[in-house]
Amino acid sequence: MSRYDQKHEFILRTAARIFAEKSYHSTSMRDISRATNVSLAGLYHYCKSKEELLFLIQDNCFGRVLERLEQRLQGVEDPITKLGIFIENHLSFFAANMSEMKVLSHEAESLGGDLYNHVSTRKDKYTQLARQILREVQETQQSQEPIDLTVATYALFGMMNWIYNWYDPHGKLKVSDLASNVMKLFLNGFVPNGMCRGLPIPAESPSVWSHG
Amino acid sequence: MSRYDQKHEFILRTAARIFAEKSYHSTSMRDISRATNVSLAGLYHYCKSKEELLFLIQDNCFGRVLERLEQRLQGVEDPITKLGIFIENHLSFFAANMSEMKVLSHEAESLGGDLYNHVSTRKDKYTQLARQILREVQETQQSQEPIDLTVATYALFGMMNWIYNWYDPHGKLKVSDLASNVMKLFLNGFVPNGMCRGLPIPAESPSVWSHG
DNA sequence: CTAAAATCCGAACGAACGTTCGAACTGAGA
DNA sequence: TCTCAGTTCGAACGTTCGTTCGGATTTTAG
Repeated sequence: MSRYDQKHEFILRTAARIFAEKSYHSTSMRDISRATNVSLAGLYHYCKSKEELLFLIQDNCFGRVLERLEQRLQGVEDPITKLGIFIENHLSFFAANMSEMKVLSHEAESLGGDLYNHVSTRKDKYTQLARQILREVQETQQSQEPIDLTVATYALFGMMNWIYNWYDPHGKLKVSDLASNVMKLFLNGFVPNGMCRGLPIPAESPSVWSHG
Repeated sequence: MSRYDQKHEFILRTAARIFAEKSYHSTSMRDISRATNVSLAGLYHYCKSKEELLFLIQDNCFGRVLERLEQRLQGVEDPITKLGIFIENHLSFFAANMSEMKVLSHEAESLGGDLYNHVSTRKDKYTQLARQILREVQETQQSQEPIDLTVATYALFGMMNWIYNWYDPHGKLKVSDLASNVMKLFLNGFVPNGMCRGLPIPAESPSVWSHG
């Protein structure tokens, strides 16, 4: 790998770290310059704009998750196994690349135009893949009141993508434990022995809540 | 309510809408001025800084969720019922105040200093309350391998707070359906009849993933 | 009507932003 | 040693940012 590519990667990694720390829009090119010890002008030898930095971080990151996932799913038929692989793949990559994945999750709307569309298309495919796996899982079961597939899909992503708000990869809870807990929780619920189906959801007048 | 307070509220609501649309840091006071038809200088008659706007949005919003929750939880003993109330309260408020709640969730780290600490303390209390309810739910059951309480708590918040990324309060899916689906999903899982407990979580070498 | 108080805003401030440019370095091949 | 492409950066550009200030306008109270 050339000297250029090495420095290019180093700048991307550093930028991802700072974007994750203080968000894209409040990070200045001067911040990145300071953290990399590359002069402000020098940065533009390695990228054509600040927005391209964000795009490259998101796109590289997504590409690696997807590539790895496809490898791991090859030849697997059982839907539950597929779901396990999907969850483990997502969470372990997230934990090992917290900054990049936080930037991918949290700065989803910070790109505009074609760059946004490019990442967004990839994200849609990823979402549809998850949804398809969940559909297959659901079809192997027969339930009288199945969970709405859209809710389930986004609830799963919510569970997984929220971890940048609390999870410490170097803490007590290992990634494998995190993944198995999320898998169990999603599949069988917090209280697996389904004793309590009558759910006490009170109806509520929206007028109490909304602004007007 | 005085003329001043009305306009003050109007500015807060408008600011929340724009913060939700294009994020706090890339919203300018000029954007808010344009959207409210209040001159740039005029805005500072109603707030002392842009940061105070963000704080007031977050703090008001949180205060209302908490106040309503405490009312609704009064006298309730059954842990499962408590959990149902908690989830419905959170989701219905979220759906009815999407902008404010998105700002509360997504701009959690955009405040600094005392303002951040103030909101953060409230958030911790809210989290601990959820955790306590989950602990009570868990204690009414006896499971050989209970779900980790921290994972469960943040997974629940992940499910619920992620909705600003996909849920349309005016779409087909009613809030009550959303809430009951989330409740069922969290309690009993995506596949309630617990047939598949042996989870195929493959171990993975971290070195494949991490940057170094 | 008058005066004081509340509300509003045009214009400008200094600071920070993303980006550019031309010149100065550096190291490898001839 | 000389050359030239690749790399680096100080300095500056034009723009936008949050905020302020003095005065104009409107509302309120006596």
